[in-house]
Amino acid sequence: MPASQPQKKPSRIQLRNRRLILDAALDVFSQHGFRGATLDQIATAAGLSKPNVLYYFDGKEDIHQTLLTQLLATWLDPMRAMNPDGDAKAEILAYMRRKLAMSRDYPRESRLFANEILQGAPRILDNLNGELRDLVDEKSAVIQGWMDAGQIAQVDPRHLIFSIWSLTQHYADFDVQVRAVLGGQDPMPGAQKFLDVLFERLLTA
Amino acid sequence: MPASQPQKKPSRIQLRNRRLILDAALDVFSQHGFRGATLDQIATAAGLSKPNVLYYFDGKEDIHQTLLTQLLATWLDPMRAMNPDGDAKAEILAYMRRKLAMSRDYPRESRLFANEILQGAPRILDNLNGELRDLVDEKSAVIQGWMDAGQIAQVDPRHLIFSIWSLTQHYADFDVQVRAVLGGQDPMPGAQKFLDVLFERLLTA
DNA sequence: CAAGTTTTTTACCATTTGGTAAAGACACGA
DNA sequence: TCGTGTCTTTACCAAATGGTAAAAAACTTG
Repeated sequence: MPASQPQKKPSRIQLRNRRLILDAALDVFSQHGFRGATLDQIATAAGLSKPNVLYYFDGKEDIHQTLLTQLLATWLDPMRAMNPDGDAKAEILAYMRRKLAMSRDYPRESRLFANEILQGAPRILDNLNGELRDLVDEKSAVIQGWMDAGQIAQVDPRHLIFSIWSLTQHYADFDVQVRAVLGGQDPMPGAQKFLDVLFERLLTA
Repeated sequence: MPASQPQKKPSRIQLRNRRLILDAALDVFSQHGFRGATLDQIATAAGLSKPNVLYYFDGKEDIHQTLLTQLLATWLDPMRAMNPDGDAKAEILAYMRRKLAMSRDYPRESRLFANEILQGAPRILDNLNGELRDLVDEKSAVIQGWMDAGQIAQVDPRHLIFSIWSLTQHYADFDVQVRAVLGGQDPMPGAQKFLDVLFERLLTA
């Protein structure tokens, strides 16, 4: 009996169906939020029956938690990858580009996260107050060091980080609006160029 | 029989209760999205019984639509207020400041809007493709004019507008996260200063 | 204050939703 | 091929949810 019980070796079927379910759930949760999503929607999207979905997960909450945990495991990687010993401007620009690439390649994950935050982050508040805050503190110190060394212009490091988050995630979270304004054309090339210029100018002392 | 039927004069009670309901609904919808919100929640938050709420509105959809319509009526005002004959940098900075003030003073409205967009904007797509796009087109032309006249540095006007939206709304929509990172202190003073610097540098030729 | 109107409550109802029990179908190694 | 464990389906259920009908209460106005 699976359903998230730790087992020796997940079978091929288990692997496939758990992946199908999580993929379908990512669609549904990222579009409707936790409370707006239904198990029936997820099951249908996964091509399985509802009881069959519940054979693989302990419930709606379990599916959502699994997605969120998976996401949090990698969500901060682009920030962690900033190298304190690297060139300040290059490091920050590279971080921004990685975040923008994530918005392009994983928009559903971005929206899942956005939904969770919008709803007050009930399931990841500890994470925000712990891991996230610590990491931002650490990287803010690094950035402040770069500024004090005169490598880049002075700005509040934390708000600088907020600006990277908001500017890049906007292209995933507000995709419909962006495309409406641009008349359906691909926003990414323009976004890439614009954000390069923006941070270049912002950070040039 | 009220319930959104056009009438001569809404009574004092009607005025009060419709306002109570809309205020409560704004709380609930902005936190849970349309599908995640329940009439019971709204009724309880408004201090009324569920049937009583349905005496004043034709249903959940009606309440939501009313809120959205009210919001859209003023949402774009800060952008409309940009004066083509004014000083370019001052006009854009003022627009940004008005948007930031809206995030500070009306965070629930911002989140209601964010929820709607995140969910694919099912109820306001026409508005995005019509009114919004037209207005952005118009203002983009104005901004492009300013750039061509050498008043401000060259950037893509539409992405410039996106950047104003994302940077300011972030402080409303991602408030929990921002406060977690800042350790609970008020984000707005720092945000104000940071965004002033950012757009100053971005627009300086 | 009485008649008529507006507002609120009580008592429902049908549908949806998250979830369960148990029987069947299936896969696979001995 | 048989049996054992894995997977899927069928048939449910209780609670929640959006909504209604109609009576009761409250308010307004002549």
